[in-house]
Amino acid sequence: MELGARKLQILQAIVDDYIISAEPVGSRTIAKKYGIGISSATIRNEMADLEEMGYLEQPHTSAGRIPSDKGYRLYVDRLMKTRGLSISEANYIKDLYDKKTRQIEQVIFQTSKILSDITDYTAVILGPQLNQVLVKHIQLVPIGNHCALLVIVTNAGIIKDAIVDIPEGVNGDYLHRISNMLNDLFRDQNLGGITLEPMLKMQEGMIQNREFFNSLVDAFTESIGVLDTREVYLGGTTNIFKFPEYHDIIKAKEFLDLLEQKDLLYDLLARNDGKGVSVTIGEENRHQELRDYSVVTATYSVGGRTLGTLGIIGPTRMEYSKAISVMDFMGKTLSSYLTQLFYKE
Amino acid sequence: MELGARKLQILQAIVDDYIISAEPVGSRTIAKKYGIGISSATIRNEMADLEEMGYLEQPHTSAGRIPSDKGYRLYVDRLMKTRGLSISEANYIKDLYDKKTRQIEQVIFQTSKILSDITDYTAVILGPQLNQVLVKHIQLVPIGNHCALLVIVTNAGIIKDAIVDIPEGVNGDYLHRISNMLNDLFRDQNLGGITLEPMLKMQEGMIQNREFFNSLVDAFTESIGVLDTREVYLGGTTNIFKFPEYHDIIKAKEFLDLLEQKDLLYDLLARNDGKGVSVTIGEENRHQELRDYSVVTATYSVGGRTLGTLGIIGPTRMEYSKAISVMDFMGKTLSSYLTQLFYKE
DNA sequence: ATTAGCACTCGCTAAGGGAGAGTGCTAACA
DNA sequence: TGTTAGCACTCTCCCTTAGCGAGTGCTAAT
Repeated sequence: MELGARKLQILQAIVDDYIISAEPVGSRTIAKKYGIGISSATIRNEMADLEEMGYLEQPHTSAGRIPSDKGYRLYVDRLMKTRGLSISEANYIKDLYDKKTRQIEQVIFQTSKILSDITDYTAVILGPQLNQVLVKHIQLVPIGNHCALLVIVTNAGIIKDAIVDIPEGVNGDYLHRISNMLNDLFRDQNLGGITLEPMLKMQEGMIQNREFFNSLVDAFTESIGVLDTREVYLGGTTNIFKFPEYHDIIKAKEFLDLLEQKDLLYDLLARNDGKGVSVTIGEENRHQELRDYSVVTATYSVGGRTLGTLGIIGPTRMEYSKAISVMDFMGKTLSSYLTQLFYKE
Repeated sequence: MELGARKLQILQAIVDDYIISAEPVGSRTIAKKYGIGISSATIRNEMADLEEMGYLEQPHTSAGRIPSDKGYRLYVDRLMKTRGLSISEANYIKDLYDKKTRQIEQVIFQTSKILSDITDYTAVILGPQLNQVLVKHIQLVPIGNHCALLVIVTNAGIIKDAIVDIPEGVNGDYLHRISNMLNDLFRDQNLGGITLEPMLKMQEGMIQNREFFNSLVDAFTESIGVLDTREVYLGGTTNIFKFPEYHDIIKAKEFLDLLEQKDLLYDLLARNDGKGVSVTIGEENRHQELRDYSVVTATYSVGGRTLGTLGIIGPTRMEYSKAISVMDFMGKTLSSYLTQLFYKE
């Protein structure tokens, strides 16, 4: 069957209407509100065709139609009117970034808040990709009678720390020397490529303070491990309550449980290839748990290198046009903010 | 009116039953299940008395009774059978702590998970009290062409970092010198007592690199500010769905929104005076928003000094006995774990 | 003082019965 | 041949009604 211009027009009207109303759309509504100059009977015929072709669905016999995932896909790819951000929206975002936070974590956290505020969906952000990150400094800082903090600083502005036990007879100078050795071993190394071997070799050479070294190796391993785990930041987790289709307690709980599965979210976000905004609709999602939601992602980068991913999750009945504009804008804004932070001109 | 032994016995039975069933308790139920050897008619009379005295409430004329907040209070103070933790529960907790995490943040986060898992309520933990915390080390670590990371390490094992812009012509040696000056100024100072003054004085002395100093002062202020804000950790936020009285979407959303108000939670937790487990029931809460919930808190400490607070929030129909036992045990376990971490014997 | 008996209240649930929205089909029309 | 008006039909939603069950409070007997 042909997918003529009129059919497209009708599909567009249905999706537009359903996105706003969350109610099945009937032929009369289309005829009245979106006057295309044809009668509701004709529209009914076209709608039956569109359903047969898989673009529409009918919740029950005597209800209007709702778009199928395939319908949304067509809408996103060909029908949707792309709208840029309004000036006020763009200004709202820029104003918030003007607070000049200097802590990466804060910046990302704040971004998730902005995203969820503007879109009304739930924001999910994947923190900086750490296996492309270099160790810049390692130091043991004594903080109490018998313990020190192992501090590892990377060029992504991420720090991790762990507590190291210090036995009797180890003084500050000694810690300083060890710190220097660690620096010599690991500075400017890629985090992903770091192995424990040089450290174990160093440990062998040390006959005294074996206990201390064990503790140090543990702390080091743990820190590197944690650095390798990318953080997932969430914003607007309760936004889902704004949509009538999730007023059902079971569905709401399902969604909130979904957000607790960090590895799933990670997987979801890590899939963006860094080439612009990506939209995944309902069944298109790999994960069964996500088959009722749509996801829009974009990436952010520093100095041209992709570092992480922004995403929003909402019902398949999503305001794709707005979502895509916002994601595009936010990805670019965050990138330029971070770039500026790191390479101040 | 007298509050005789039999009335107490009946009140106890009602609270016990209601905590489990979440259904108003009738006189027949008491007579049957909690055979006290008196008839339901007598129990009805006693129940009417208890209601008049304010210990019970009746949702509607022909329903059973439910405990009032005053009733719960009496139950907690005088009636409840205190039960210690079961061996398996205690072992479960100990096993999890045996993983020996060396990162304070991780330890606290994990504690919140354990608390919410065991109790089925929502766990809220207030991070270490930082204004009693000393600065142990400050350093500027260069991490890129034109930026460095300002790293502040404290004896509580907390680190904060912020990015500092570096203008042309400032080299590593210079940063090193500045780091040393900062250390001389602030090392071993109490975080709460730190002012910017010495730093501004230092800034005055510097004629060159004014821009760099502005950036540094900003970063410093921001870091100290963030360090002063105590983190609130949450665990089991969706546990509330387990209780039938919160199957109502409005109430569920109300609760989840409550958890987003960090300052309220902070206030709630900061109120524990450090002398054991504290129970606040419904209306007893200062905050209007909390009047439908009960809160049980305990503190944790390192080397005898109280550092922070653990809490759980749940319906007033809470398993107080279990909750109190668990909180008591967790407070002590966390304290001893942290103490051991800091002062390894 | 306690208890059996009983009338009464109230919430819950299921059943019935429009009202309304929307469809699909048929027949007339341009 | 494509379009449209008309109409019977379907299905959901909501309101009302009725009956059931749990539980109470009162009264009178023990």
